Amino acid sequence: MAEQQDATRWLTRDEQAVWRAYLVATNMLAARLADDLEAATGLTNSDYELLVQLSESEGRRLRMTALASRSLSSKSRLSHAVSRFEARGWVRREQCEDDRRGAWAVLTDEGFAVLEAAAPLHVENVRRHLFDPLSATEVAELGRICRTLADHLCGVEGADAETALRVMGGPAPA
Amino acid sequence: MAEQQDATRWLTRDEQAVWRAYLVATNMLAARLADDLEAATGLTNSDYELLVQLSESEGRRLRMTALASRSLSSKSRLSHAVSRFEARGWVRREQCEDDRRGAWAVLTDEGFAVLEAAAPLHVENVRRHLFDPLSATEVAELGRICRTLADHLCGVEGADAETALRVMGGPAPA
DNA sequence: CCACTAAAGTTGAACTGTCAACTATTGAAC
DNA sequence: GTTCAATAGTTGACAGTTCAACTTTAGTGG
Repeated sequence: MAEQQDATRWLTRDEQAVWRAYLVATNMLAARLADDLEAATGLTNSDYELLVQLSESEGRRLRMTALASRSLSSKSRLSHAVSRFEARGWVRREQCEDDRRGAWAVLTDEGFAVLEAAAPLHVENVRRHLFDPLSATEVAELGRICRTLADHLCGVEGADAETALRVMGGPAPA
Repeated sequence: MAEQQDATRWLTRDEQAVWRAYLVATNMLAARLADDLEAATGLTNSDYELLVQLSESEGRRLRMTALASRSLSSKSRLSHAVSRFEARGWVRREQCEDDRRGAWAVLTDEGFAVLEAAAPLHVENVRRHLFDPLSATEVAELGRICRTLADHLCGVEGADAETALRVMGGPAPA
């Protein structure tokens, strides 16, 4: 007990360098993609993510809870976001027949068109800033590493494993 | 021009899988670290980052602009954040002598104590969720990949290269 | 059928970050 | 030395997120 304060497994010099590089790279990539997307289309990252999830779902619709978990979002956050989408005419809510507590978030044609217009640009940016700078080997390695990390995070106590697995095993791309 | 709409270099199936895994892993890791840190110490991720940058700087102080760029933050955001820190007694502002427009953000003893208490837990979590699940080879590979990506992002038109490089070459760990 | 717990979703308040406008000071041109 | 653009930093309004409280409906056990 007395040594507990020194039991911390501090990071080595190399580990610190990796951790810093990880933070810088992931933060800059996220910021860059978000800025470009927003500048070109007015969509935020999370807007885009929500529209993608809806567009890939059967009937371009999803229950609120399902959409929330697939987009790693809280119910509250989603509810507010869908309200904003409704105001812009991109999504409409529909009463769920089976479960009268439930609501569908339905992507409108207009919403789909917005996503369709944004997608090429966003994909191009992902390619340019993530895939182009890396060799095929590195891409494969990165994929393996990320899957390992995600699996580990899902398995850890406190994580919402069900949510995360649903995300991982989400619908196949169009 | 007519084919421009098809000139988009869409992602292959494998690339999509890597991209999804990347998003899930990075988002889950960030969320997990932020939640744990906040639950245990009441600090947000960006709170922690600011305190770390101050603690590692000479005299535990930094000019506002320098602190903003090292923490990948805007001046405005930083100004608000420092005001909140001041209210909690963790940081104080000091007038800069050389440049009377300028202000120092100075970490107080109380602020340093907060960071000192939080650091072991946070480092332990970084180790547990990032380093432990990976082999030494994978860690090295991840480091190389992140440095490549960060370098690339710094060199691209539109990026704030100066800011990012300063971050990369930031002060050596204590 | 009744009670009770859980789940689906919404809402409003508080908080954080962003944006544009603003003040004050510096450095440079002339 | 005056003018002017650039830099340092702050501020207030606004937008998105979180949190806790709430309503409504489902399921479950007696």
